[in-house]
Amino acid sequence: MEVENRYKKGLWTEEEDRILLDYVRVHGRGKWNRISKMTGLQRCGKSCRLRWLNYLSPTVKRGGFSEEEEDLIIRLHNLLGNRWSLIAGRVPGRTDNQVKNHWNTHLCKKLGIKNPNKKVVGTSKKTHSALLHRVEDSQFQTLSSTDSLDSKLCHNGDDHDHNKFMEVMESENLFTPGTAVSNNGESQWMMSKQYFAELSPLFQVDYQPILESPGFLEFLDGFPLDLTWQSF
DNA sequence: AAGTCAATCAACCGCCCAGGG
DNA sequence: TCCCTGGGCGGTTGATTGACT
Repeated sequence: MEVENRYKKGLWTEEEDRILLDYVRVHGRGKWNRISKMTGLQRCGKSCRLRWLNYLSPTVKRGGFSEEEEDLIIRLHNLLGNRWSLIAGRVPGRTDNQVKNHWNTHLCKKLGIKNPNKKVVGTSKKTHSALLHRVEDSQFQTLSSTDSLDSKLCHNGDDHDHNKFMEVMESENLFTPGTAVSNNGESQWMMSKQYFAELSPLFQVDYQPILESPGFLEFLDGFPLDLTWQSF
């Protein structure tokens, strides 16, 4: 209780900003919980971190969103759902908080989404794995159309994983026709892999490199705006 | 000018995870 | 193995601001 009352809440003052900036200049980022002890700033570590990341950091871009930024956010949101930090990672200078706020206040209205606060599939822990694989699919979409399905499956060059993957896919009958969701020739594959990902934790991937990989934005350009995660 | 309401967005909350002791 | 701490995330809140009456 005493700890809770020790820290100030609410908007930051210029003086508080100056203290935090000075601290980061001298000690660098991190160890946010030490700031109140070392500087006397009556703010908890979390508050300091957030203030730095969302406002004081020189990499943060202020001002309104451009049309290009909005377009990118919409496409990324279609693909990733409410994964704000990931989306923000692809929008230079913007924080997850900025992107989230802009989505909820402007873009939802623009797109005619009535309940912006409704949780979307892909946000929950349960579907996290599935989301990973949907992003991972993007890598395959950038391959030429002549590539065989087999070579796409063997994406990481690991035959063992590939064999396990094929085993599960076949045993779960995940190649069943009739699950296509768009005219895109690759959509059958996307669906299948999504189902697979729901069922198996076999293929844990770090998707940040995928988001940063060459060709990802090009893939995004070809991703239908109306094809959302929820529609699967 | 004063009051009301809605929009905006900075900040907080609660939860989770990873790493270290 | 357990606990603690730091850091990160998405959802939510609430103070501020501006439009409207």
